[in-house]
Amino acid sequence: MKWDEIGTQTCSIARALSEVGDRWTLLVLREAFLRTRRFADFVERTGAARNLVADRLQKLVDAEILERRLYQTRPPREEYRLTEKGLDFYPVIMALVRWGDRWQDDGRGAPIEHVHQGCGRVTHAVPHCSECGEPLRPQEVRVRYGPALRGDPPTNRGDEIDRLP
Amino acid sequence: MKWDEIGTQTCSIARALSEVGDRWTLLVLREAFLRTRRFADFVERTGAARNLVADRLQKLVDAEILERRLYQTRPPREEYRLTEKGLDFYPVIMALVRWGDRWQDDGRGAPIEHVHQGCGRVTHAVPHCSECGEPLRPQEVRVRYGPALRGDPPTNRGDEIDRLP
DNA sequence: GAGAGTGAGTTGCGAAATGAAACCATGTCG
DNA sequence: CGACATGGTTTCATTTCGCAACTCACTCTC
Repeated sequence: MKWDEIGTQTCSIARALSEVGDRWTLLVLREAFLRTRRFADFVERTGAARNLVADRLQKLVDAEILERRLYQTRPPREEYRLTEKGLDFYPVIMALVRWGDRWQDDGRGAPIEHVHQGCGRVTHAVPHCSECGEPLRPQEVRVRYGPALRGDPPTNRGDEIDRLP
Repeated sequence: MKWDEIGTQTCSIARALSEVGDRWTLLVLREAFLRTRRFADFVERTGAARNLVADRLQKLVDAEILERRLYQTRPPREEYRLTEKGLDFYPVIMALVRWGDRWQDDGRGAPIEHVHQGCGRVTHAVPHCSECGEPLRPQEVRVRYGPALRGDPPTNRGDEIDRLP
């Protein structure tokens, strides 16, 4: 299967990845959340080649994750800003940061700290249940095939289907 | 910059992506969380080519995100299971699922539903502040350079540094 | 014990994507 | 006018992908 057919899988992750699942795309999005907005800054701070940055920015604009906005008229200059859809990607970024901080720490501590304005402390994101508000642990979540998949639930070989390690 | 130098960036996301930032790697991880454990199932359900699945599984094992475990001796068969590090990637997966469900819905509803055993309801993950427990909104989080970056904080061109759209 | 079957990969090769550097277009400033 | 600055394209050698075919170890059936 080619990558551009991935979005046709009946899977939320596959469809999400078809828009943002590219290596450089995710780095570009990281920068967007760090308030980077201009082409040259994206190039410099992601470390990607100019043509790739141009391509990825365009794709993100097409996907309505970023929007190009004029911020001065003389000379005309545009910047890339997160749309609502883009802003809503925040949980993924925060989750990645948290995982990187925990498991790829080089001993010097976190490169970036997030300060929650609400309580004033250095924070990281913890996933909570949208319904009861309790923290979500993978072992406490069971998977069920939803409306879009009823009828052809894929099955695994082997028997121990529904238990994580 | 080539992709395999990305992990040297002083950035949690870059380092995280150097291990899991590949398109297929993320789909393989999705399957791991859906309790897929065997080579043939990974191939079938991700839709990736066999050699790529073999390569990505090996890299995930090297990164100690999955481990290969013997589950029967005659014939010798091994399965891939999430390690603690792998399990800790759960928030990223849940965040991706949530984003995909919200923004790439094709009108048929979510392909997969997650049922929280704690409260019995269909849930999705909401990021909360690790310190005060309140939901985290990107606009309420300020970024600060941490221990590993003090001294050379990168700056953006333009002035409006610390505000999201 | 010959032959088929199964699971888990490896190999080979044409097509596509990437990385680096050079080039271009537009507009401002002195 | 010519020098900068910004924001890209173009070109082209190098990598990586995607697919099919092949291998290898083992078991099961006849």
